[in-house]
Amino acid sequence: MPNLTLEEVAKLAGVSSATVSRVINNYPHVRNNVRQRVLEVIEETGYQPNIAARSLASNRTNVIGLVIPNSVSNFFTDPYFPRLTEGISHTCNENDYVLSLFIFNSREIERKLFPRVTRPGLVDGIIIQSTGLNEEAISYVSGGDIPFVVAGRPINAPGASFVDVDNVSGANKATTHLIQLGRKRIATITGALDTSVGIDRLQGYRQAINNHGFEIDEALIEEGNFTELSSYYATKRLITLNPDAIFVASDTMAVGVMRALREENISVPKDIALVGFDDLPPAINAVPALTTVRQPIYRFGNKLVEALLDILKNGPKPPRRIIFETELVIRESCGMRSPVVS
Amino acid sequence: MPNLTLEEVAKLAGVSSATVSRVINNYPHVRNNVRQRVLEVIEETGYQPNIAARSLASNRTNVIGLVIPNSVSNFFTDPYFPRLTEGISHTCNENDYVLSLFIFNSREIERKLFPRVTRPGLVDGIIIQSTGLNEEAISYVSGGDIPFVVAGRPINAPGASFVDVDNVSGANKATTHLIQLGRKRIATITGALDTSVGIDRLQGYRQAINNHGFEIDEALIEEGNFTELSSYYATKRLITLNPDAIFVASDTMAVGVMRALREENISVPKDIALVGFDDLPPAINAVPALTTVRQPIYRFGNKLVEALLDILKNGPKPPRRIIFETELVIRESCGMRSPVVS
DNA sequence: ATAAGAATTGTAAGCGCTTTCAAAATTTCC
DNA sequence: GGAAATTTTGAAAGCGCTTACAATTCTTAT
Repeated sequence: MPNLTLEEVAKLAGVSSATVSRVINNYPHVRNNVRQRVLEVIEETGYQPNIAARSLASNRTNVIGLVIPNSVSNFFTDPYFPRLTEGISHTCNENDYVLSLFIFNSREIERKLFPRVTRPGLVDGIIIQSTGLNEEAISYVSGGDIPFVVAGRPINAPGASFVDVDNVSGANKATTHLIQLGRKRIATITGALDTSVGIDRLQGYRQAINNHGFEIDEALIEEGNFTELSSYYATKRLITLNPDAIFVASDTMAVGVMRALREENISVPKDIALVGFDDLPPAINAVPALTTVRQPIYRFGNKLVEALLDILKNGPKPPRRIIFETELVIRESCGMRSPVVS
Repeated sequence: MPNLTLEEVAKLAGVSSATVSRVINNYPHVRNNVRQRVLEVIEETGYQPNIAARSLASNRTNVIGLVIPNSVSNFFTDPYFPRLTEGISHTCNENDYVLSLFIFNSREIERKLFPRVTRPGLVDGIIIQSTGLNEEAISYVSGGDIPFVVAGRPINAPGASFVDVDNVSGANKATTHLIQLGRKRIATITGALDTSVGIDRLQGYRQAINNHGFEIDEALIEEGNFTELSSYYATKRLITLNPDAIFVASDTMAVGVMRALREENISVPKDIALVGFDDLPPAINAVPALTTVRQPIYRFGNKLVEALLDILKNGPKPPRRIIFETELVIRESCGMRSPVVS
């Protein structure tokens, strides 16, 4: 069966193509028996509307673009992103939108290809991952007239809509927990400090220590970059300072910490208590199981899409700012519960 | 600056819209100074062609769809897929194609949404992940007239083009290596046995053992499903049988094996030698580092796109069958080299 | 110079839909 | 029963591009 056109379906149903269009798009003002007749023809013929033609005529594509700037180097290595993508994709599906993926692996490719993302007739709106400091990628869209939402609070994009989690409070919870367990020399391994996530989680750490009347020992703050390797080396450096606890800014990095500690025969949580951030499989499957700060990644993805669709419908003003709360998940690595295994 | 149209650009450049179209699409037969003039106007005005209009007129969308059927349950948990996606996305970028992602999280959603993927004017071709046995998802496209390539050898789709790695030979290499190291009771934890990957890797294991004149002990074959948890439990069952080596059908599962063994205080590789499959970060970062079979996942992604573009250009016949070789990467977990750390 | 041939450009007909506007059919109300 | 109000339908004009095909301009060879 060849691809029919609206016209042909209309002819078969004995109506005009306008009516068929109305039926397909669920418009009111079509008599019931007419609607039925048209639906039957569509059913019989397996007619599928041409998406390009629809986009051209209606000036909507029903496509959402997910843009990952080149500076997001851990998109393919951190399990955070698959989970996020899952949430995004699912919500797109539910709302009959198609998700297009624009991943820029290098600055040159980004420079060259970004303008194409905003070509008319390609996507209705964009979800763009926040990157940090200058947010170069966001600058490509923030001037234009294509609606967008940022995943994570952008550092340098005042009027932008975004979805984020309360990283400060999350990190605060984690650190406070370690303090309450009586740990005295609490170190932290930060995320990349040119990102809002990295900055906020460090701030939460500082806040917790200050709030409890302790001094911050800057030597106990090691900068990581969200990769497993960065925290591995950071840990090797840290252990010379005899910390008795570490708050790590992501679960992925916590795995690196554990590896380093295991190599040095330092016991978790006996010698060093550990708290991570994210609550992803690496945390749950670690030995000992990782105490961590849970953020609702999947719902984060949902919300990104919902916020964007809201903007598509009701305009970009005022900017949407959605912030999720976090939750401390206590497992074994903080020493509150004893490990179930030797 | 509002979005111009071809017509307006043409007027500004003092030519017809056909000429502008030719310039944009790099057609020959445009005088050099005319081409220059048009390019200048485009540069000045920031004109971007409307993609929907182009698709409608040219009957090509320059979009490739990546379809993940609902039965691929580990898309969001196995680091294999991000790597694959990276290869696919990159090659799309290079060829000026846009990548759209269709992830079906449930059978109902798949049933409902799959027909939409094949709507005319949406994508030019499809990459679809092989799932196993009945390959229900593939059946949706194999009848139609939309070109597609399968990622992984499909079990029940005779004429289909696909890209795969030689899993049989890879598993054979892994197992043979264990045999050559003198291991006698070599167990295996398989992938899901309703997938070609799972089946092939098991077959490679059998082949290796047979080729060396040993008997296969069916009790030493445990079925997993590519998840970390499945291999964790499989290992718990296996250790009662005192194996001295395990070939695990994926690195992700190897992590589960290691966790189980650590809990039981069984030493790798002293007590049990371990070889995985994939060569992904979990393998490299494990303690001890995992010996594994490397497959070129990123290039696998490249090739999927290239094969599809080839089909788009030259037609689907004959079916493309591309099979990558694998490579054994020897690290510490097989006991050939001593671990670098205690 | 001039005709034939080649290269370049323009004209205009779609591509398959949505959507406005007006016409036709139906319902409502007195 | 008929005018008015309302609902339903159709005609037709685009949406912004590509692409035959025809028309024009430029080369080249005589």
